[in-house]
Amino acid sequence: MQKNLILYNSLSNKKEEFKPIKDGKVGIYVCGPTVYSSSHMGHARSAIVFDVIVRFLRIVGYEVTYVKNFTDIDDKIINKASELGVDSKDISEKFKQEYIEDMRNLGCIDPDFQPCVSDNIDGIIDLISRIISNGFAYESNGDVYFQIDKFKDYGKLSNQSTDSMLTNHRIEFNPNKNNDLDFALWKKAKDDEPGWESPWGKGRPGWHIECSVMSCNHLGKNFDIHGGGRDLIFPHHENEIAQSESINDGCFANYWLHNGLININQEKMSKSIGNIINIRDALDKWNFNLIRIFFLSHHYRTPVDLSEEKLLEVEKSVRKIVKKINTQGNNSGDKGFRDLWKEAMLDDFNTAKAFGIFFKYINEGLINQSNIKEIEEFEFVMGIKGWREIFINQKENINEEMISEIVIKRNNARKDKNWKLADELRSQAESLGFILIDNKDSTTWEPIDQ
RNA sequence: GGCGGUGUAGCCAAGUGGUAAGGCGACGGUCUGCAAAACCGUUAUACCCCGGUUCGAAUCCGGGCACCGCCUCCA
Repeated sequence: MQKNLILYNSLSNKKEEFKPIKDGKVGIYVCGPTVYSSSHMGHARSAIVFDVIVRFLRIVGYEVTYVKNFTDIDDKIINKASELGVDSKDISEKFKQEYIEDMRNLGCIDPDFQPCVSDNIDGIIDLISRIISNGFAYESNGDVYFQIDKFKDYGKLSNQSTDSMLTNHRIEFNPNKNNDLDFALWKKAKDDEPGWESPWGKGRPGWHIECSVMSCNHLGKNFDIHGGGRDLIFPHHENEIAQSESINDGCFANYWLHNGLININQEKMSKSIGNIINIRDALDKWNFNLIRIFFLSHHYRTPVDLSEEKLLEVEKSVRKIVKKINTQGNNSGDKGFRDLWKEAMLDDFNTAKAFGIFFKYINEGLINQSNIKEIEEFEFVMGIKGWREIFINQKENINEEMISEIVIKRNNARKDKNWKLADELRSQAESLGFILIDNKDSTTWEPIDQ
């Protein structure tokens, strides 16, 4: 069946056939977090999406190098540190470790490389120097700016013309800049700020430059896929392109993939609204498999509305499907499943369609324990693990003696056809948090779903 | 204002030229003393609106409308 991989390239705004630079190999760079606070569900979605993309690329035979950076030097980190009166390194280190843990708890495979800005200062200084000597940047009062009017392709990713950008009133006037749209490659450090010595004095890298350096370090100056959230298209990715291509003869990443953002109860998730959901809080409440299935039931490019209700829906449908897989017999397996879901994935990583196919095949009894290998392959790509056992072993913390007492009493009442008492005992059980199930010749019980 | 995206059943969501996947919910039935679960069945002549192309369009083209995002830090 092996069809070609098609993906939507933000650079052309079209679906394109994927052609790797080197046969059988894929280099992918995904923008990681700025580590100044706990990571949230937006990070989770992006991480899960690219995790599945990498897993899928591997399973169809590509040798993938997956790089995700940490931006551990940034104004927000510095501000947070000074607010708390601690070293900015303490902040970045703490949240970096948290992020790594969160990602693992979400079932994401570690990227092959997770470089930090602070380990790449020399490379950054070197790159900036080369951009300056190529005539695309200038030093001004200890800052270094990229001169966007020197780069004729500026705006090609976000489809913005520089003229229209200049009419934007939100750009702040900065006397050090030649042009309001120029952006910082290097920022002069104030006395109390962390900084590194450079040809332009003590300072720190601007945002954007680190990704140009670190992607090139691990993947080369021209690599296959660059990913990140939609919100990074401008200015971050636009500026990365400008920096990198200004010294690399117009070559950088070939395909740009952007995942959609999330809303919470129909509202944008943002600090000002105060509706940010941290990954840790979500994981306290929901099994990571449910979170993954929720996100993967949507196409990665569309915005997603996250709510308690939606997660509950996922839980219900998963509960049913799990029961089916675990109880259904050994029907003859249907080999169509593997080809169908992979075909869906080959078309711009359509996980939503793949899950639709998965549910359908299970519901129709076409895959079950006898096709466990096929199920496991699907599970591996989607990164869902142990989800078939989520709903087992929930019987702890329940007083079994009390329950069997109620069951015995009720069964006696039923024998006497005392339905009123039997019903009372049933509601008594329910108020204690479990439900009685009358089978042919026995009564069992289960905890009531929360 | 510029750029991009989205608009498919009560809700969520696939579907980019061949006659509407899947999930949740709802309804009817089987089973049950009653339930629960399970199973069977029903649930969009129809894809924001108006034109056009085509034998044929949710899918392509033109024109509207609505919502959202980005354009300042953001996954």
